[in-house]
Amino acid sequence: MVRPKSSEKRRALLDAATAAIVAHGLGATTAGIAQGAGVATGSFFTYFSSKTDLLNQLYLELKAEVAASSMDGVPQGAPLREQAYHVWQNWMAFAVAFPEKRRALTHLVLSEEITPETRAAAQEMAHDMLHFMTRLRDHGSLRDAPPAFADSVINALTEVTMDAMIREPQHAAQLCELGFKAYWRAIS
Amino acid sequence: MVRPKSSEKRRALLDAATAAIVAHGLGATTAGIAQGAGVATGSFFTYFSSKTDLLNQLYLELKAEVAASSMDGVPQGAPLREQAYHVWQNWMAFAVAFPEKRRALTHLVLSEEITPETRAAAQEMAHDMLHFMTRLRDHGSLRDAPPAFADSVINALTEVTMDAMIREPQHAAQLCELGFKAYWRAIS
Amino acid sequence: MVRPKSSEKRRALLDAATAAIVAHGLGATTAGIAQGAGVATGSFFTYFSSKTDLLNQLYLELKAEVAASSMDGVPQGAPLREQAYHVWQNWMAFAVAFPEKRRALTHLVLSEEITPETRAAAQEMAHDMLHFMTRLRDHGSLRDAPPAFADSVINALTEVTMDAMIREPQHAAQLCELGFKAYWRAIS
Amino acid sequence: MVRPKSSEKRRALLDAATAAIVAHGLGATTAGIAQGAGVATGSFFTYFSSKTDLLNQLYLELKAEVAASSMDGVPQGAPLREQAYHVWQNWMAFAVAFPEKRRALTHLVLSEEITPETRAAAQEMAHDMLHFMTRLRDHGSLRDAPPAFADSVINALTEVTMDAMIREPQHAAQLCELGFKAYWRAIS
DNA sequence: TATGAATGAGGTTTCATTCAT
DNA sequence: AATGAATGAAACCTCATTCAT
Repeated sequence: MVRPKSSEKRRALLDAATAAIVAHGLGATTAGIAQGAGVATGSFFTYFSSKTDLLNQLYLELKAEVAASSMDGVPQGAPLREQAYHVWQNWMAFAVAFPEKRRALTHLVLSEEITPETRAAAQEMAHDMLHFMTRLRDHGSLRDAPPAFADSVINALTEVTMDAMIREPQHAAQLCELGFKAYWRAIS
Repeated sequence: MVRPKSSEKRRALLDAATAAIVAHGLGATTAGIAQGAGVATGSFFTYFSSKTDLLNQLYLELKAEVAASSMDGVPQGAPLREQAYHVWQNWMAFAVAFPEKRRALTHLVLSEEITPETRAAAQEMAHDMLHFMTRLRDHGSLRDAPPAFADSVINALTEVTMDAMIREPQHAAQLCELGFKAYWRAIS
Repeated sequence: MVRPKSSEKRRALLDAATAAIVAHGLGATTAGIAQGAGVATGSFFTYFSSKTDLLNQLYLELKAEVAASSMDGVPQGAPLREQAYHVWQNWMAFAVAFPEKRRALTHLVLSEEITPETRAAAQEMAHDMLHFMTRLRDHGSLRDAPPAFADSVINALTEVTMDAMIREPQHAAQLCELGFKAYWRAIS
Repeated sequence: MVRPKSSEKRRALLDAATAAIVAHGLGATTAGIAQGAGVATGSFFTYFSSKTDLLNQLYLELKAEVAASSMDGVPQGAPLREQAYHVWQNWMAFAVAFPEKRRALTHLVLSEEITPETRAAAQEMAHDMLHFMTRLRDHGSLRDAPPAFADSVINALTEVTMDAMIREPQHAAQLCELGFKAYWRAIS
């Protein structure tokens, strides 16, 4: 009948929001985001009911994207270390390919505007990854640590390596390697 | 030297800002901070030239505080691992004693309002700690990694352990121990 | 004549506008009215050139409806009081049957959006009723009052009685009677 | 110490709001009202927490003012009709002196923004007037009518006469007289 | 110096109206 | 003709900063 709500514009808005958050933090303005997406200020609100809504949806999307890409092509039968290395490389590839998405997520994670419901939904979407993490944890010396602790150790080393790879792209390969080794030692 | 001996109100404002940032992120209002400090809104600006100024000074203060407390009473002659464990415990003690300060710092680190100059000055104030870190790094398998990478690995594991200890105070002692071991393995 | 035979949608929009004005005052939105009428937002503007236009047309319609129904079946030859009572009952019946229309009119009458032209046209449509009013007025003690004053005295008592009947339907008959008596005394 | 919240400005805002409502209905803008009062847009909100708040306070004020002025100097011992005429004249004097206040009230009364609490408070403030009304009602043929009906009959005739007096100031005295007579007949 | 009212730019959101389909 | 997404001008309200007292 008429122009349907173009998912292209939704995408553009989400992408523009990512860029705006990287540039201006969570203070990024709805007008700025709309402009970045090439739409009118009012159109922001035909795709998202409020700025908070956009923030929550973006958070969810980014989390889902990270989770999905991380489990891509993991060799199921292989030794655990090899599987872990594969996941690690997936993470690093994502980080290098979409540095902005990671930066934006860093802000979103800290925001009081992200609801507990959204956070829970994000957990849910990362189901496979979390399952893999559990196996990893149960295999090493963090076996007896509180699960959340082991998870965040893993996560922290990942983040740190990603940051370093983005900061010094010329050493990316070496950092990927070094990072994984430190990571494997830490959780072994 | 540097700061004029800060009046009581300056202190109150800095403390109130810490609390406000934890509660509302960097969107905390100057009026709210002033109220939290028990002073008039206008007085904020007799102690800080702008909100950005307050943010920068707070960042500097918190960084300095962390650095100073971390090197407190380190047994200079002892084996490196023992010294490292001492530093580790200092960190954990600080984190447990002042969880708000850490939370506030997390926000400040991400802010575009913190100038490069401020960040450089913070580095400067952490001189001793950085020197110790260098020794630590050069001793293990991160010897050949870019210095910034090693530092952030160390930092990340520290942060993660602090978080866990604050989240689950009943396991604080165990987590402190487990965290240090993972950390030591990672950088060895 | 005048209006082209109004389509079903025009009717629906007018009715939905009546309901929306009762619910939200003149701030009722065009989109809301369209939704209430079961048509698309854009369709509003194929039937009315603007919101102001709709408001004016609705005003005219409601005024006309009141006027028409009031003169329905008046016994021409009967004594004046009897005729007046008949009119009075017509009014009351209308008010009880369509309370929303009266409420909406209350808002419209006050609106700056209703043009003098529209108001004049409404007068015109109420020709018969006004004529009857004139006879009534000239018969009693308001004979020498400015015509507009007498009219509004009559109108005010009518309105007030309608309101009361709607507010307390269980006393409708008594109120209709009492109201008419007060009214007749006032203009006698 | 400092500039106290000047009640002069509050007054100016309330008065400007009255004028703005007469001119533009309840759609009058906060910026417009502020400008009319000669203050900055932001200052509106140091005196009223929201537009709705202003509307409610204005409603209350105007109602109180009407009520107070109406009972001014009523000859307590005199015959009821004489007392009633005195009240009547007070009303008319108020209406002629402050036509804008009446017009604004007409809008406010219809607004969905005026809370039941505010309406109740207004009733409370009009205590003396309501008591007098009760006596009046109990004296005539509306004795057995629902109280709200009698009140609104009285109110309606008052309003109508006020309107006429404002519309045709040259006949003010005659209209005041005629109106009272119609009124007295209606409630007798 | 301390106070808090005053200021007005700017942020989020609404909504009458237009226009692509 | 019908649809509803697109538009952008306001509207309401917030807040860093200034300034009268």
